[in-house]
Amino acid sequence: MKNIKLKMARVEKDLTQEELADRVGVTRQTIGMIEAGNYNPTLNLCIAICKALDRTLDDLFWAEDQPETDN
Amino acid sequence: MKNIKLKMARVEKDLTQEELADRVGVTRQTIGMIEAGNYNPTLNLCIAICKALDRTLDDLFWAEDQPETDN
DNA sequence: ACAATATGTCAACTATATCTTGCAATAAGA
DNA sequence: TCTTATTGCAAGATATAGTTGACATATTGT
Repeated sequence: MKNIKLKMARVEKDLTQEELADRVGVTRQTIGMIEAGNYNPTLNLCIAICKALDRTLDDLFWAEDQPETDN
Repeated sequence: MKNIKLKMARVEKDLTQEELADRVGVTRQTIGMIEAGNYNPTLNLCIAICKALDRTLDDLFWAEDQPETDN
């Protein structure tokens, strides 16, 4: 499940994946995979992304139709 | 920083750490460390915990005074 | 005092998030 | 066409999330 909300929040801030990655302290690949959806980031990284994009966890990482309850 | 909101949501549901851990698919140690605050869980685990406790990410894992922007 | 339940903690292990490097593909501009 | 910027993807390495098992410490009930 691609994280389209994250991508939209990023482009709305006019940031590239690499710029966001720099601000958040990870590599652009990590951001890319989170947006692509085949990834399970840590909470601290999610929070850092939210703060970089002026959003909250629910804004970017919460979906009403959550996929599975796997850890 | 201890996650007191998580602990309160759990006891409000009358669940022990072990019961919550079972429902979420992790060990009780993992739940314990998240509540103790010296841990950085994955997003999927946070979501599973939220669903088990009928809360959202912002409810349990978002704080206005976020500690550090480390990943 | 005793037993059972719930939690904290520690060490060693396994699984996986994240990094590093590199290459390919696409789109936009000169 | 050529270049540059942006993104996708993949293999191997490292850091850390999560497991397992065990023991200690409350706490509560009998």
